[in-house]
Amino acid sequence: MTEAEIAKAANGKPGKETRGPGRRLHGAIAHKLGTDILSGKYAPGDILSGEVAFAEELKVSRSAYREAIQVLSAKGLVASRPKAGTRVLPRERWNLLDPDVLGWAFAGEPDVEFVRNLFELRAIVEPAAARLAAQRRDKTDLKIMKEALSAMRQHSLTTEQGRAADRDFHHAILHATRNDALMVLSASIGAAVNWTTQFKQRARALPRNPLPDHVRVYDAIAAGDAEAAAEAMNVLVDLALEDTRTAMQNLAAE
Amino acid sequence: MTEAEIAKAANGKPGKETRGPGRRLHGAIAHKLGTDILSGKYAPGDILSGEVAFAEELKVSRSAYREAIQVLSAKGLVASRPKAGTRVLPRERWNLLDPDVLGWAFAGEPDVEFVRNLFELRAIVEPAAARLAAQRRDKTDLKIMKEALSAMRQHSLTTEQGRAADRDFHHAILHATRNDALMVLSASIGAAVNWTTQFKQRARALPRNPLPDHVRVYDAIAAGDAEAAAEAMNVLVDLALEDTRTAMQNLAAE
DNA sequence: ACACAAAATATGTCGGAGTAAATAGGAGAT
DNA sequence: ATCTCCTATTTACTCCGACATATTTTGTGT
Repeated sequence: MTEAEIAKAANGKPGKETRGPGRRLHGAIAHKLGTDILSGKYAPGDILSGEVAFAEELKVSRSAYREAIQVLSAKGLVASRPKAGTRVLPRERWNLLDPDVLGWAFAGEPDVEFVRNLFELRAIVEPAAARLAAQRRDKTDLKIMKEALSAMRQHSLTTEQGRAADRDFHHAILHATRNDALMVLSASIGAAVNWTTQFKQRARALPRNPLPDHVRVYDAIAAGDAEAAAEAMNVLVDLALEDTRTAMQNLAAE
Repeated sequence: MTEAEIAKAANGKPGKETRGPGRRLHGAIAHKLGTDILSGKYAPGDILSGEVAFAEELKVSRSAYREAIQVLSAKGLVASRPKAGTRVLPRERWNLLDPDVLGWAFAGEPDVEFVRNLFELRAIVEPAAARLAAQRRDKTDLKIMKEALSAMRQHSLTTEQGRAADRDFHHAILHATRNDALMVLSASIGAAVNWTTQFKQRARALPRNPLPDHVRVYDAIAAGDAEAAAEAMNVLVDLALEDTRTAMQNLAAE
């Protein structure tokens, strides 16, 4: 996001975007700084220019700039101390699973290694979640999953609607675990899945039809077969990982 | 935290606490509001008093109050809109794995159900992490684990030093996975473990000596035996969960 | 070379004024 | 009486300028 766009966000920008961190001015600043940090423009240990200087550079008031810094600080990206300035924290302090931070990470060209890590997390969490979901799901959960599946049948994963249905399906599984701590991982996993499908598309490595795998997971959960659900999800995640790996190689070969 | 304490944070409070959200004024406000929200004093859907009114009530400026709200907003606890006010978001929007949010959750009497959920997440993540750690650890990782184990041998889990050593051990395992996404879960799991040991102590259900279980995990990781490491960690987590369950029952029986 | 004190500087806090946005309420038309 | 549109109010959002506070740096003295 350029400085001009930030200044524009201050005025009434009739852009079509309905939500996101770009609506309010301090949110736009946080978005810009967040993406700059995640993209490596500001590296850990770097010290940002002083409040007055940076705020003036961005053509915003010091108040708005400070509120943006508070947001970044709340997500562990930066820390400020009097006289010492505001410095970018080491990467291990970043709340990488924060939805906004993930969004900033995927705003630019995401680090391939980080995507691999997210997939590894997914491969750990989702089969276990499917196991719990098979034990705890109720009719409403199954209904939502069924609707998501039929939506996936209608729209391809190349469309935003299709990807949304995919996210809905996985979210429904996590919801069925009745575990808040697991559910918050939905955003992380959803982001990884969403980006990956777009990625594979760009790499012209159209993925195999993932629907049958999803149906197998659904059937096991609906039947209440915990082990079968975990195993089916395992297969699904492994295949997705494999597809992503080959897509990455294709893209690297260009 | 009372209003007086917030006002005190504005002046030079020579308190011994070296870090934490209580040092700066807006951090103290965020801490107060955060704990109040996590404790249920403000329920999801509730609308906070207006900026001017609430800031005056807390005897702080609107700037400081607003910066605190930005922090809470960044963690998904609240959302503000002109005319509508600032309202507490539904619980599923909260970033429950955020270190600060976890701290606020454990500041009061934590929800038993939430603790159970954190343990469930731990039971999923840690064995898998131990498996990866056994494959990827290097000498430095093993050295840190060994030091943490000897520290656990010296200090009991009833001391803060002992609990710190326990946290260090588990953190070292997650670090050895070389997976950023897994590492950020360290804070969550560490918080749960830390609180649980204190909890069991309060319930006068002194836990069995956890050291042998930890040693078994270490041996398997040092040997590079992935499956044995996962299995040993499985045992460790299961035993901890069992201890916690009985401790909770003891406390509920009072 | 070291210890302590003073100055410099950046963040932190404050109070007030004005702007923009969303809801509530009323005027008008159907 | 119901609905639509407009107006008005309320609230958060932004900006500004000033002062306070904390930390680093510099300087001074021993």
